[in-house]
Amino acid sequence: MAEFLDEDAKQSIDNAKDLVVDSLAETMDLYGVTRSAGTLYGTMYFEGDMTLDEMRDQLGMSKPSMSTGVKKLQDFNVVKKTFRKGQRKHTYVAERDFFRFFANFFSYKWEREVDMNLEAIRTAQNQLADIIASENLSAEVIQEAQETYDILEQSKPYYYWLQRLAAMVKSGEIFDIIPFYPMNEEEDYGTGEQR
Amino acid sequence: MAEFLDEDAKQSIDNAKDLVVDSLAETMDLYGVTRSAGTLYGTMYFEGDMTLDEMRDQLGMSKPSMSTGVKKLQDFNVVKKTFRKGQRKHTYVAERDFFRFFANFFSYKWEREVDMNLEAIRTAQNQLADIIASENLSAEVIQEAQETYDILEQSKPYYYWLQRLAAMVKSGEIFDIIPFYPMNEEEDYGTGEQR
DNA sequence: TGTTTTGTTAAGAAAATATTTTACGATTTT
DNA sequence: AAAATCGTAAAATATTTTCTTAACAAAACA
Repeated sequence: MAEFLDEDAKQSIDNAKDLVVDSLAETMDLYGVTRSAGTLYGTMYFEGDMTLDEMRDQLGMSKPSMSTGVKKLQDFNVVKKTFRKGQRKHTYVAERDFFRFFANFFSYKWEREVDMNLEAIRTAQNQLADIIASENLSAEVIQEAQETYDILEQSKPYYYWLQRLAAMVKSGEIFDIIPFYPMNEEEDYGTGEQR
Repeated sequence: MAEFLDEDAKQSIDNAKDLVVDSLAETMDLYGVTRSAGTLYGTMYFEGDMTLDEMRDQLGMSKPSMSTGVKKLQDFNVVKKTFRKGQRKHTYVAERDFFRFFANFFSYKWEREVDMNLEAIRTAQNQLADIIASENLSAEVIQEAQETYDILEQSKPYYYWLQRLAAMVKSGEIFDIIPFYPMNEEEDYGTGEQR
């Protein structure tokens, strides 16, 4: 009888975990990470180091899916390869500290945003500058080119700002400025180091 | 001949815009917004107020697509309905200030993340607490429940932190702390108000 | 070095998502 | 009040993405 209760309890624990795993997956879905990659992350979050085969068993999916899923998670630095003693299979571990998850994930995305858009703006502005400098064009057309050029120019401060934010988040400096716990006048949690 | 040059230039201007629109769309894709919604936003960014029909003409897509696209963008507060004098059709305008775009977009997402996950954690912890409190269960099972409970408990500070960050971003307070332009010792750009 | 095992690539199948067409209800104009 | 126009829902279609099966390449072991 006791074994039966134990089994029930184990199922209930798994159910509780699944609830959170699903929620984590939905969260990541919110940020453009596929649900299955999110589920994989959530599973690794609870299980700790895992091999691809263990993931496959746990999630009931194919091994290539696990491989690509892990790769995707590695791309934005929330999963890392680990070494398990005398283990032939590779093992992987998920970032368990959500502060670091946040820092890795968003600094990666924001850096990409900045690079991508500044590059597009640079190219577009060059094209527009040619038009603006050109003779033999109607004032109307030149004005439109100039207006477009200016709109792009005005957006630059945002990207420079985002660049600095990304750097502060990546380095952990943001956690000095906005500490883990609300600050009192008396106390000061900022330490300069990342958790 | 001059008209021909003008036409060329106009095309070149459109091409320059498209370059940036595509980049904006790719950026939004990065954050889980579909490419077509991103393209729609980018188009509105350059064009200003638009009706659904104007969007349809500009993008060569169906009207219902525009309708759902606009709705999606409204969901995270980067497009708003506007009123154009004596205009029967509804008009919509995209948020042109990227600082505000950032603030609206991420505060929305982060708030959702916090609410969703704290709710899941609450439910899961209740379930686990029942097991921990229960008699007639093996020490092993109770310990696993306790460990899971603790993992969840430890994640809470992150969500509280994210909640505060979201509030600071939403209110614009973040721009006092991390100003639009890098700060010198002499100068202080923080004003307490949102741009 | 040959054998086994592991991780990844490629191609095809399945599922999910986006898009359009059609139809309807609501609002505005005449 | 009737007619026209607009926005959105529902259903059907098309497209994209995801996932799996099967084959391959690389690494570890004997």
